[in-house]
Amino acid sequence: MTIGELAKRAGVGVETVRYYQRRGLFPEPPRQARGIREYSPEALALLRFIRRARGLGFTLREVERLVALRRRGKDAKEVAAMLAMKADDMERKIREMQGVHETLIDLASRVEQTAPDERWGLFEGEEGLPGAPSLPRTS
Amino acid sequence: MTIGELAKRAGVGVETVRYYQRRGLFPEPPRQARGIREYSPEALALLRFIRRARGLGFTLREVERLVALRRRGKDAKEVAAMLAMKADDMERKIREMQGVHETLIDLASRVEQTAPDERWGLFEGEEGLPGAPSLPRTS
DNA sequence: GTTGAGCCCGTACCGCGCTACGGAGTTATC
DNA sequence: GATAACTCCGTAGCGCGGTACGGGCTCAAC
Repeated sequence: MTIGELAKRAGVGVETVRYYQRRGLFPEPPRQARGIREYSPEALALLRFIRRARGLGFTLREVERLVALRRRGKDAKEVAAMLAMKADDMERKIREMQGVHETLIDLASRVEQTAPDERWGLFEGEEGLPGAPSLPRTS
Repeated sequence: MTIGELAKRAGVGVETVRYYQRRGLFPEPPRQARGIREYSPEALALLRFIRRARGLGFTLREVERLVALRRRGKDAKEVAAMLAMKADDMERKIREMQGVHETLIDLASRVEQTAPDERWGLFEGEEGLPGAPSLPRTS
């Protein structure tokens, strides 16, 4: 399999594969003639695994860890722990967002029923602030 | 008020204020002697408003819009609409994350009860994938 | 008189995960 | 034999929201 085929089958871009390789996340495969990378079906499985882990919210740094665990079998406990930790993270974030969500709904309903003079006074809580913990990435 | 005082009172760094100014999000105030910026209490209120909006999940680009609406009073409808849209965004993201959360919990419980050979086969769903919509920012 | 704090400015850098660019080589198609 | 499609490589750029750096000025305290 060439890099193009691999990428297409895994649903990523060629550049992404090369990027993962540079990061050391994904091993450099053997080369065919003319230096062309030759990928095995196992490489495809690994790449899909990586994308799956990304989809579950793991950062590339964490994925590296998972890949290492995967490579040397065993260690179900560590994997389970990583999954559980990520689940906890996600739960925290979900709760935070639920709080902000409520505030948004509340403000939206009140902003139209408030006199223009006082309108901006509504924005005086402190939901989500200060900076660090609850301004993680707006995206 | 100097920039240092302003920043401290709003709970941000001096560099952040300068940054907002450069972005045009926050107006350049008049200067005192020696080119020192002189901020009014209104400037402080505006800065707090900006941080509040950030805390509610608005991007700086969106905050610019809100600031413009705030400046020329009126337009409660538009503000309400922005709040409602942001609430919807957040609801979507919350739901996505709840799905991923469930999957994580599920995997965590199963990974330890699966034989090493089949363990990695558990990671073959497609939660969160493909790439674009549900790999937004891992952070 | 020198230390320190605070201000000024422009520019560079961070983390994250890609994505794109430019130039060069090879192979298959017309 | 030229056009397109693929590969190779290294390096640069994007979007987001800041954060830091280095050099220079002024002012008050000691």
